[in-house]
Formats: sequence, C-alpha cells, structure tokens
Amino acid sequence: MSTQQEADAAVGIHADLGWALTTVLRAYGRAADCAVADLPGGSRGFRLLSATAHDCPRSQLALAQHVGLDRTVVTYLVDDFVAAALVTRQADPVDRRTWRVVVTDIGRCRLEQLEARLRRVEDEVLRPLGRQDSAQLRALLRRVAVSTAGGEPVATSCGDVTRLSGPGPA
Amino acid sequence: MSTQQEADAAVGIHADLGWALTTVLRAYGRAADCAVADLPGGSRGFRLLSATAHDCPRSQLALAQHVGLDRTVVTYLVDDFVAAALVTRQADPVDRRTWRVVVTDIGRCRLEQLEARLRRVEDEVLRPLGRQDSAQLRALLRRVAVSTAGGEPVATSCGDVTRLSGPGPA
DNA sequence: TATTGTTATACTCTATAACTATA
DNA sequence: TATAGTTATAGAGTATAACAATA
Repeated sequence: MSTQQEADAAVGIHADLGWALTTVLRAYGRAADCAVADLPGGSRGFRLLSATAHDCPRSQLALAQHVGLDRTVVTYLVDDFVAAALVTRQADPVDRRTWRVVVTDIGRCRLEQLEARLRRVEDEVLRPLGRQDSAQLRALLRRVAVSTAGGEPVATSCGDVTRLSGPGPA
Repeated sequence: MSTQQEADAAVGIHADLGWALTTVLRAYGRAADCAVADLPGGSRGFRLLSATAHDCPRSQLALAQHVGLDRTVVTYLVDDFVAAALVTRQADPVDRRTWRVVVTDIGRCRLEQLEARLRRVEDEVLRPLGRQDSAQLRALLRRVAVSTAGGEPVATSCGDVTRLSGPGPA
C-alpha cells in the first residue's frame, strides 16, 4: 500500500502499485454504491434483489445464506422491498413457516435499471484505457475473479475473508 | 453488473465482465479492511496515519482536508492514536489554536506493519495471475488510477463521487 | 426439539451542530 | 468576526438475542 504523499506524488511518478489498485477500487466502489443508493439496503439490497430475481423463488433463509446476509437483515430488506412493491411474499404450500419471495415486474424493471447504471459506472471507470486495453484489463480481472470466487479463498491476516459467493457493488 | 445466478454460473462460463470487477474489488476491499481493522478508524485511520507520517507535521484541519475527512472525525481518530501512542499532539508555537500532529516511532512502526500487510493482501489477490500478467494488470490499473485521481473525476449517476485525493484500503 | 421468520435491544459509525479558545 | 479544535446529540446501519409459529 502507499502513503498519502506518495499518492499525491504518484500523479507525477506513478510508481506505487498498491495505490493504483486502491484508487480504482475506491473510485468504482463509491460510484457503485452511489448507483444503488436509492435501493433499500444499497449494495446489500442489490445483491438480495438480484438473487431473488434470478433464482426460482426461495425462502428468506435460503436467500440469506445464498447472499451471505443474516436472517434478520433479510427480513428488514424484504419488508422494504415489499413496501416498494419490488417483491411479494407468497405462502409456501409445503412449509407454512416460510415465505417464498417473488420479484414483481416492478422489481425486475428496477433491477434492470440498476444493472444498467452499474454497467455505466464500469465503463466510466475504465474509460481512460482505450477499447483494447480496457478489454485486456477486464480479461485479467476476470481471471483473478474466477480463481477468487471458485478456487481458494483469499488468505489474509484475519480469518473472515471467505470465499466470495457472488457479485455486488462495493 | 451481473446477477447472483450468473455469478455462480460464471465459474463455468466466465462471461460477465462487471462481475469480475466487482468480485476482485470486494475480495481486495474486504481483505484490506481486514488488514487494518485493528487500527483505530480502520481504513480511514490508515489514511490519516499515513498522511501524518509522511507529511511534515500539520494541523488537524489540514490533515482532515488532505485526506477528505471531517474535522470532528480527525479529533476522534487523533484521540485514539494518542491513546495508542501512535502520534503526539504538539503545540504550534505560532498559532495556539492548533495542534501539530506528529507520528511517534511506535506509530511509524505500526504504519510499516500495516503497509506490509496490505502489500501481502495485494500479492495474495493477484497471485492467480503469473508474475507477468500480474505486472500487466497492475500497469493497466495504474493507468486507470492516475487518470481517476489526477484527471477528471469519475462521472456517475449521482454527484458525490469526487476526485479521489489519495489511497486507502477499501 | 429444531427451524423459519419476526421483533426488540444495543452497539458502532458517522454526520451535524453547538460550544471554547484563540486569532 | 472568523477559525481550530472539542464536545454533545442524533441518526443510520448493523449485529445479537429473545420470541412466536410451525415442523
């Protein structure tokens, strides 16, 4: 990682490596957070809505485990989603303890809108590279991402960095 | 951006672009947060300590503006840093309203430790690429970072994504 | 007895504004 | 009157645990 001063200097020197990673990360992360800010729960809400929309209807617990959220959080988020008419809770005929969370047309529409926004954020972030280098960067990132998500979890100095199970801004 | 299901599928397909960016971002962001978690203020604390260590002593307000934090936050963080003996507050002879924040040896040592950890996180994240592709990715990221930090701010769907003035994990 | 979902509680961050002391 | 720093208050977000209904 770099220092603040190095970062400032880097505009002239461009020497530090970690600084680049961090800067891009933060730029994208912020913009992505921002893009989904008007959805209840922000980026976590986006992950949940995504999972809800693209999987066949599941219980809240299943959703929670799938996107790595606590049960209680999912309750709150689904409450908000229902209030915003993005999803509905439908009784599960076989297990009356659980709800099946189902996306509405409004929810699907909203999700597409958010996905479009996030695509735009990406393009914006990667704009400085040309078309070709942009593709190159994406390819390299994809390789990292695949092994990060599918292979070994990223080992770090503390234990809670688990294997990432999915996408989500920031 | 991608969907959860696509993300899962991507382990086989590797098709989605935004998913890669997001996954790497999150993996690194989490690990970096984690690496500095034991510092008061986490990533923000790191940024502040960095700035304090590598600049000549400055007032809290100057530091706040430099790293993009609120004055009050800096007060809290410096309090914590002082308690942890990472910095000292020294009276400014020319303006008795202000403090000069000065890093201690302990603080400098701690900072180096954190920087080492963050370097390790980077290496870990980029390990899947070989040495060469890793360098390639870093070069591309650096180009993006330079224009992000030095050039135009990243345009997004909302207004608060400002020009990034420095580094900092996550 | 275990599990799904809900509710209640508390805790951490952060942001805002009021306050003091100096300039 | 304006500025540097501090303190107080409140709010959002999150985590934990207790609870009700069902299996």
